Amino acid sequence: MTSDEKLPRSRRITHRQDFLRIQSTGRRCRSAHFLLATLPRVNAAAPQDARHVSDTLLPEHDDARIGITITTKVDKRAARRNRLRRRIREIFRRERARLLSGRDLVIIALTGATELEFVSVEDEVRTLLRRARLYRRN
RNA sequence: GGAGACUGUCGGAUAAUCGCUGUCCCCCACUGCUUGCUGAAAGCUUUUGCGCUGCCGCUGCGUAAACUUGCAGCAAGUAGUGGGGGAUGGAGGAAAGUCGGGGCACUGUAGAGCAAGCCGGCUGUUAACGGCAGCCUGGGGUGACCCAGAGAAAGUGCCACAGAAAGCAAACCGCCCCCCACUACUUGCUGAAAGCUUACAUAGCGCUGUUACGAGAGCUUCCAGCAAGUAGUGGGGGGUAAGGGUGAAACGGUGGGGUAAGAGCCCACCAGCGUCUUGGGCAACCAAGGCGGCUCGGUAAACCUCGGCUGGUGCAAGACCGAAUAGAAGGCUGAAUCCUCCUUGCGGGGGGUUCUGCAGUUGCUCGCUGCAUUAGCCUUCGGGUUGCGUCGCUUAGAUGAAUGAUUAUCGCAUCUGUCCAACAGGUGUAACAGAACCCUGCUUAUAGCGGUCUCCUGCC
RNA sequence: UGGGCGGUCGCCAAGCGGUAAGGCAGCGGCCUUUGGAGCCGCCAUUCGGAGGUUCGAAUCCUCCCCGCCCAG
Repeated sequence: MTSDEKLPRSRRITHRQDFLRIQSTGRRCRSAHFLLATLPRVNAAAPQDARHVSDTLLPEHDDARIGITITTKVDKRAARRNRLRRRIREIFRRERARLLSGRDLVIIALTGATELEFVSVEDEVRTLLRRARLYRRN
C-alpha cells in the first residue's frame, strides 16, 4: 500500500514562507467560496531564496502538499473554522492519489464557506482541482 | 389544564472502515556525539625506548611507539529526524467573554506613609474573592419567591423647570394685634335751619283779639362739630408658621383644648428619632419599659468619612542552548571627620560615620541599593541574530496548531398508518460551541429530561 | 494569548447629570426662463444593546454586541 490515503505532516505545508510564496507566485483559481493557489515544487530551482527551507525542511517524497488558510474574517467562531479545515483536509486526503505529484496547493476559504455542507464543499473543491488541471492524465 | 417561582442533572451508547495526533516499545535508514579497535598520515612540547656514542652523566639532533593531534573505516552506546509495526491516551459545560480571586515566574528596593484602585448588613465557608450557604433589615409581588444593603445629626457640592420657599432658616402673599391718617355707617351730645303740633285742665307768656302772628316747648327731617363703636383703604411697628394652582421631594398625622391670630404651646392616640435599662441572639438585630427633645429632605453607582484588601508585570512571564555582530557619541565620578597599617616624614592603602553628587523603583515623600575612580556606571544612536531550538508544559497538549468522513444497531425527537397503547415505516441525530500555563468563581450562549413549591380554573 | 482605545443623523463630529450644538449631504420653498450660487425652513421613534443608581442618564455603574490598535 504505497499510494495510500495517509496525510502526515510531510504532506502538509507548515511554513508561513511557503504559504506566501505559493500565494504570490502560483497559479490562482477561484470559485464561490474558495481560492486555490498552486505552484510546482522545484527543490533546486531557487537555492538563494530557499536556503533555510530546502536544506532541512523539504521532504524526500514527491507527493502533492496542501495548506489551508481560514482567517477569522471568514468566521469568527473557531469551531466552524476547524470543521471546515478538517473537511477540506479530508477531501484532499481522498483525492491526493489521483492528483499530479510535485505540486503545492494552498486553499483559502472565503466568506460564507463555513455555512456549507460537506457535500457542497466536496463538489466545489473537486471542481477547482479539475479547473486547475491538477488531475493525472489517465 | 393553564400561568409562574426555585432547583438538580445531562450534553447520546455500542461496533466497524479510512485518516490525524501525544507518550512508550521494537525494526530500518540517515545525521550528530562518546568509547573501543583497525588503517594510513603528521608532530617531538611532555613520557618511554632506540640510534648518533666503548662505558657513565648531561645537552643536542634524528627516529619509533601502547605518546599527542586531526582524518577514514568498523563495532557498541546515546540523542535527534524520517518511515514501518505494536500498545495506550486524545476537548467542554460552558473549553467562550477575559470580569473577579489564587497558584506559578520574573522584577537588584517586594519597607513605611500619602496618593490611586477595588470591596461594603451579620456569621460561617474557602488558599483567596466581588463567589456560595444560613440569617437580619428595608422594598416589590395575591403567592411560591425576588431585589437592595456602612455613614447624609463630620464637612463640601448639586437639586434644572415650576414654585413664596429646594435646606441655615428666614424672606414674600396671607392671618392677627397696636398706632397714625383718610373715608363710610351707626349711636349719643351740642348748635343752627326748616316743617308740623301747641289739645284738655288751670292761678298760667307777649301782642292782637275775627282769623292769625311772634316767643317758648314737643316731634320730625337735614346740615355742621365733638365723642364712641364698626367696616374699609393706606402707612408704620409687632406676633404667626395653620393656609399658599407648584414639584420627584415642602419643616410629623388625626382629634380636642388653647389663642388677638396661631403654633407640640398643651393633652390623647399614632408614626418616627435619640438615649438608657432589662431580656433574647456569636453577631447584624429583635422585644418590652423608661426618659428626652418636640420631628431632623434627597443624592455617597458626586466629592468625601469609616473599616477592609491590593507592590508591579504577566507563560509573548522566565531559564537554557545554538547562531551572529561593529561599534560610535554624550554625561557622571566630591567634601569633612575618625580608626588602623606601611613610612623618619611627605605620602599611600584599608575600614567606618556624616553630608553631597549621579543612577535605580509606580505617581510623590522618606527610606533603601549601587557607584564616587582610571576603570566603572548611565543615557542616546547604530549594528547583528531570530532556529518546524530545548525546558517551563501538564495521566489532552500543539506551535500553520491533533477529533474529520462514512456505515450499522440501539436510544431520543418528530411525522404517517382513524383516537390511546403496542407495532411497522419515513425523516433527523442536533444546538451553543474547540483546550494553548494551571486551578477556582462569575457572566453570557444553547438542546433536552426531571424534582419541589405557588396562584388561577374545571371535575370527583 | 495578553494589553489598550472607541461606538452620537447617510458622512465628519461637539456635548459628559437638567432633556442632543455645528458642518457636509438630502428634502421643501423663495429667487431665476432653467440650472448653479445665495436666502429661509425641515431632518436623531433618543446617543451600539439590555439592566441598574437617580426626581431625571448620551453622560454614572454592571453585563453583553461590534469595530480598531499594540505586543512574537
